[in-house]
Amino acid sequence: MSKELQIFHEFLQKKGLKLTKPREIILEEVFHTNKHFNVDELYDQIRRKYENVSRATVYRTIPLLIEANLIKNALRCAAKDHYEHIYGSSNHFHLVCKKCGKIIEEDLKEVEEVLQKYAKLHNFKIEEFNIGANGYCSDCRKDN
Amino acid sequence: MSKELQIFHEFLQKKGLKLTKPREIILEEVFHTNKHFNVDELYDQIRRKYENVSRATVYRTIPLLIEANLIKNALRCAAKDHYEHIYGSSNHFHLVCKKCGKIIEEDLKEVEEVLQKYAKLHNFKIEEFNIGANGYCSDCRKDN
DNA sequence: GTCACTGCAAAAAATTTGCAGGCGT
DNA sequence: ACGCCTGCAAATTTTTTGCAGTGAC
Repeated sequence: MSKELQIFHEFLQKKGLKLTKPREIILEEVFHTNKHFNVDELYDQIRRKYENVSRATVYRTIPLLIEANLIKNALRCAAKDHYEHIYGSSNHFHLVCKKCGKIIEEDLKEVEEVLQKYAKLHNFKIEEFNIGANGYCSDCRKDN
Repeated sequence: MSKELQIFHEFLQKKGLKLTKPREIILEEVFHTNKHFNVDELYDQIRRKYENVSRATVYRTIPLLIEANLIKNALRCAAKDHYEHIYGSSNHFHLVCKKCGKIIEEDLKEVEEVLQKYAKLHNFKIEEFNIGANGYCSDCRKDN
């Protein structure tokens, strides 16, 4: 029994839920790849090997895996459905206030250098990168 | 005429496209907020002020704004439809290969320190942050 | 045996497309 | 005037839900 399955099993038990075959299959496939995935891709991948896991079950299992802390929304997604306007030059990263939405821009250079340093270690060629943080700006911190 | 509108206008001209009223309205609303948005939110916001911009037009304008480099997919989105499994500890950032999907994990500490340094300058309290890069891993660079 | 879970199909929501007229250049 | 653009409504695609039978505990 893989470590992930163990974690999932425990999580389900704690919530009075059951470890079923479809859930096992889904978990296994999730951990079988290192790529980001969406429901469609995951479903296809499962369908290539097994017959009987429905899309609905995949949709229903994903929130459980998130709650169990086994998967999360992809970090560097091309967030298909969220956008932000580009603000001044692109050589900045953003500190976005969760309360008032204010965006503070700061210089990217130093952060980028660190990133590139690590990329170089792996002979990895960075084409794009994103850096950003959410939290509370000085004004909104007072209110919390 | 705002700077953004100017950029958009130029972009459209260069492509033989036209600056129409709906496109102007959409652009204006995009830059009217600092928050991330999705089509629905943008559409509602427009509808609160104007009568005649259809959802379809919003959907059709967004790719243009992206191509014009005026908006981009949100940095820190909760990518509603992309997931990744959680891999070892979370104190890593990822270098994701665009070709083979391989994920290289690297230590976050140094990057985080830089981020925190800038946050401190603004008395900003970071609650969450994401860092990641796409590009080509050493294996896949050979093929390009 | 109980109650959560499943697949299926239908429903709802989100996105894309075709079309006939309207409008920027 | 030309041809891109628009709104609308229909089509498609994506996600959620209801239900009756099935299976984990």
